[in-house]
Amino acid sequence: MDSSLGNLPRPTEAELEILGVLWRCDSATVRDVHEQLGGQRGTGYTTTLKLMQLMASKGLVVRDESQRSHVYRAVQPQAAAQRQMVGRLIDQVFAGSTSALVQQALEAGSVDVAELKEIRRLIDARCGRSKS
Amino acid sequence: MDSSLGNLPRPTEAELEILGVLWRCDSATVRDVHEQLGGQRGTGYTTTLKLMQLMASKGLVVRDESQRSHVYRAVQPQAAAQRQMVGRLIDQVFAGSTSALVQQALEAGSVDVAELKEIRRLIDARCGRSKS
DNA sequence: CAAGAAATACGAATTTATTCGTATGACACA
DNA sequence: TGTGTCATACGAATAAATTCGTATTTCTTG
Repeated sequence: MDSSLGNLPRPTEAELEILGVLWRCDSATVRDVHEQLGGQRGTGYTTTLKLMQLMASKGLVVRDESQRSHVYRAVQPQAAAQRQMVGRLIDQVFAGSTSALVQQALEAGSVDVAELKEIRRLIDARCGRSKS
Repeated sequence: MDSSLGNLPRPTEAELEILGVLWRCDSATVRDVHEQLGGQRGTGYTTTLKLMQLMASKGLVVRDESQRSHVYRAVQPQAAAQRQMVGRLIDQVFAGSTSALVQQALEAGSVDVAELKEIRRLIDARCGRSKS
């Protein structure tokens, strides 16, 4: 049990799917998570269980064991985890350039106009909007 | 040898460091790569060699074997690989929301004003700048 | 040509991630 | 209370990523 309060390890791909459910639901049992992952994941119940047990031992989640079905919760808030992961990508893949990231993000998928406006709003909120 | 032209596998972390060098240098020998990685990676020469050989068998790189020191080159251009990876992050971690990605990217590290302006320029180039 | 330097090939150990089967304990209720 | 259901615990198999050592080949140059 690595319960040092320090830095959490980077979630793996499978762990990320589980965290996705926990973030949406705030807290959930293994059964809840497994069912919400549904067919998305072609794996058995005990696989989800084992994964969540490992996540607990890594410190990615905590669980309340007072009930027969343990209730799990993500330790790191979604935004913090997202921030960490996108920061990692910026460093490792974009050599520290946030604008390069944004550029490729815009080209990666189809971004609709509402999204673009929202992004612009975020920029303006940082920039102080008057200057060209 | 998986030389099907189809989709390339996602580069691992160690592979990404090597690709970083290959993208900067266009092409390079194992020795070149190993030295440019320098102390950043505390590993031996044959580790870098093996990694690059595996990358070749996966199709991530090609090599010219006409010289004694083989010359390697990334198959996928940097921008394409970046696009793929940021797209993946948007799907897996940001539930498809590009603006959520940008928001966390802005908060992840310190982004200087020049970067912000560059990002705004990218948005405007997509948006058609007049509308609020 | 012989010896050393340098490059590739490749087997193998280690670690991590993922998966599942089985054992065992809890609970409900007919 | 006996039985079926559902939960956790946990050992173990498999696959992938990373690392290195050693063997073999190739080049250089004295």
